Amino acid sequence: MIRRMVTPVRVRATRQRAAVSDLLAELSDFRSAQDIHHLLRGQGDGVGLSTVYRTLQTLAEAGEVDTIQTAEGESVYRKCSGLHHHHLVCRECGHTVEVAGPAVERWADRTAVENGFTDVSHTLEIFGLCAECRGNKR
Amino acid sequence: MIRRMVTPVRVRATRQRAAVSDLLAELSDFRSAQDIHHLLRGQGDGVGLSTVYRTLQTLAEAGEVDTIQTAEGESVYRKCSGLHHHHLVCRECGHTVEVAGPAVERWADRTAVENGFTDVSHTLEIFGLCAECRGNKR
DNA sequence: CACCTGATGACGATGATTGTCAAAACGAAT
DNA sequence: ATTCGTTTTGACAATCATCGTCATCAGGTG
Repeated sequence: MIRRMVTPVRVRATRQRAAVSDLLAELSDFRSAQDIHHLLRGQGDGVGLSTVYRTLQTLAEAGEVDTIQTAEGESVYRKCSGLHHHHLVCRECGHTVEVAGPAVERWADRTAVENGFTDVSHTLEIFGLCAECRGNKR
Repeated sequence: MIRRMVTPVRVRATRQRAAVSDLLAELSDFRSAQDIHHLLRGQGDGVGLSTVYRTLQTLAEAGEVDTIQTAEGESVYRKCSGLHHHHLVCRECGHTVEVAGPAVERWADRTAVENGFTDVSHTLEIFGLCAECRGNKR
């Protein structure tokens, strides 16, 4: 028996993945998986919660989205530029600004190496109150 | 009727708090609340899990211990120096080194201010493989 | 069109963390 | 040492985000 030629499909394009990806493209702030699930449901594009989690995880692994954890330990996601960068996040409204700090990267790597560490990575996020939110509190 | 003079007690000294605090003093790595609970139980100082959580939370708020979250979202605690510093943590064994980066602090604050943010704070942790763990993998 | 396989989603399971509340322990004053 | 108001404790239930399961669905390719 002759076996069919197998061309493994890497990632399949589905309505659900497109919906999640499109929604992320419109948002500029970090959102939780549950947020995204509700937003999608709200706009009629029903997507299962499991699927939202899986999709976000896949996108994060592929480097398509960045993920950080809130102070409460909830994971939040955001579509970002592919370059290495960090985030300046408003504690109040979630407004996010990408920031780059080449000097910091170098410092982190150097510090790790000096202490005998290899395979170095780091997390750096800055939190604060954005100008708008401060205004609203006046 | 004359009311007793009330001298509000701030924090009460208990066997449980001492046990958690003493254990943390002996450890040099970040440990989860559940870890600590098991360790205490193992050495005979039974302390309820709820109490361990509450105590760690209290200590963290008081600045007595530092807390960070693992990649899996679990909170881990460690007794640290009071000074502001960051951590270089081994992904494999949890071995931790305190590191200070005054330049990084300044950079973070400056960046935030330049973007109109106030009440700035930041998180910065470096992860890697320590020399010993790398040796074991050879 | 048919088939293979990855993808979906409803639902149950997990696991860390928090809430509840009666009972126990502190500590200040007696 | 005893009393008494308050704080703590701890067993247990309740939450809540996230993951696992698995029968069913649907891209994509031949």
